[in-house]
Amino acid sequence: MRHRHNGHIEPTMHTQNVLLNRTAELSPVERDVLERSISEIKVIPAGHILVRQGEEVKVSTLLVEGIMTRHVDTADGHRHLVTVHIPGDFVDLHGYALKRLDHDVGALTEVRVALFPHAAIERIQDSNVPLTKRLWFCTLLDAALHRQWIFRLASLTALQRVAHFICESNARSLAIGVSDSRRFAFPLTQADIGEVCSLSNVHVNRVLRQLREARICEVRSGHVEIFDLPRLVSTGLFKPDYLYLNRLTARRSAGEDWSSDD
Amino acid sequence: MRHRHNGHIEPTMHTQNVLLNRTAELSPVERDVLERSISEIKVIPAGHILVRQGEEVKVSTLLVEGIMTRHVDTADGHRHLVTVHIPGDFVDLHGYALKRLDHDVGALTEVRVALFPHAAIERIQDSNVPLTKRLWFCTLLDAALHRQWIFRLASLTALQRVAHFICESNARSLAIGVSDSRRFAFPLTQADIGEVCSLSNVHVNRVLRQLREARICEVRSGHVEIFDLPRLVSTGLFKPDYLYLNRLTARRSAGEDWSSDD
DNA sequence: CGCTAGCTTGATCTCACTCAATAGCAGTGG
DNA sequence: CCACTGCTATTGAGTGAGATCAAGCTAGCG
Repeated sequence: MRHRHNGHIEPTMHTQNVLLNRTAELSPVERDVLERSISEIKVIPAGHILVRQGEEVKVSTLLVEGIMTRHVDTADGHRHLVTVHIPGDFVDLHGYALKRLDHDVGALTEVRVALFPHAAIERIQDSNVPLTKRLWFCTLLDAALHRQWIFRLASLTALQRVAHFICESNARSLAIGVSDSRRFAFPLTQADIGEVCSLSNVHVNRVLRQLREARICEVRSGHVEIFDLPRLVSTGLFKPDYLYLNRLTARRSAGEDWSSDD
Repeated sequence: MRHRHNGHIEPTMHTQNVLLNRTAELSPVERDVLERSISEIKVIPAGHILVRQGEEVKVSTLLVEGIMTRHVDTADGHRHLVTVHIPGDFVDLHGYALKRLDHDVGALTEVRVALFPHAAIERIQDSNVPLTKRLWFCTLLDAALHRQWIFRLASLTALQRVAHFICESNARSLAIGVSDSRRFAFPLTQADIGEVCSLSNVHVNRVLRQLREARICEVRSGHVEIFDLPRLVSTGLFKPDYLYLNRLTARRSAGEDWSSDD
């Protein structure tokens, strides 16, 4: 299907440092409880759809390596992404309470995932209130992301949308230590970006050229190169607050120009 | 500010039949636990902003009567709605785990709300797993709504968006028994609809005219009149699945043309 | 070495926006 | 009672951001 530039992933047990993104906030005990709830580690090829809209789900998926997406299909065969997931994200934890999903879940690149049977999550909920609240929080982050995507589609121009999305991707990559705000992996095609920002691939191309020619950033062959973060942030009207990142870690370097009002 | 056509609301204790929308699914005991978690019932005038973006919140708000909205403010003074809430919605339950909100919460009409201190919700979480799961579910519904709003903005034309939004409003009103799929209260101005569907008020006007002239539906003076639900549903490409409504109650009449694949 | 997926650029078109003007209606005050 | 104000709805004319259509280019891969 898509041929991405990544070597083959081995299904090793090596999830410690990506559990729930903000590992620092988990106690060793909690991390252990989570680890023991994993029923299986799996490698899934790029392009594969893990869950179809409407299907009943009995396990939830933690993304360990690679990029996954969630998207809705339209009548005319088009689709639109509603989220892009990076390692550490609990991709479909909401399936635990919802039972069936209102969208598809797919692997954009080859991915490694850890599966959590809902029975195991149920056990956590029965026995561990703080960890449950932590999981709840994760699903709420998701909703916060969604809201910002609504804002992006509703209120920004094509250029702003793309800049905003790149800022978001950078900030999240930064939070899990795979960006330094100068360069990070970004294995999305221009068509993929179009499906995020609701733009034609042609127009995405033009916008990326604009960003490149303005020496703001460059998106090419699977990664983003940021030349001028402050201008990228201001172009995208990006305020990282909605990511609820730990202020001590990622916030400053993600959107440092935001002298917010608190 | 806005002058809406509604009599004055009295702050009486009368929340039983709107608790969490799907009262039928709550046991009497659960309903009682919830009732006892309410610290205060308040009436709030139309146009009032209850919570500002970034503010720390210590109570969550259940909407008992009226319409509330959640919206993000843009740099240039515009705003965009991310949700419209009807009675029975737990407007900012997510504030319990998030602590601060990434958006404003406001009263569109005069509203009556029941306030739940987070300490009380904490107590529920400590002691009542099924009810906690139920609350969790409510916040996930929210995210499902958001996803559909993303889809609407990304993939539908102006006419389709408005039709879709009207279908959604009808389906949700139906679920709480305030619509019969022919007529329901809808106290949004054309500008408000524009802030939901990301359209100018002028264009909303034209679209509503189209719907009226096609004898599909009429939106006027605070209510919607539906002439032809099947065509409204097909015009808006509306599939009610994402609302996770009880199939026995509201689904059939909300979007009856959907012979879904299960 | 040809195939296919992805990227690039130009030309044209269109949906929805902006600007502008008018009308209706509720409440307010002289 | 009517004039006045402010908000909402309506309709027309001109404009523009981004879509679509079309063609050519590049590079990895079998």
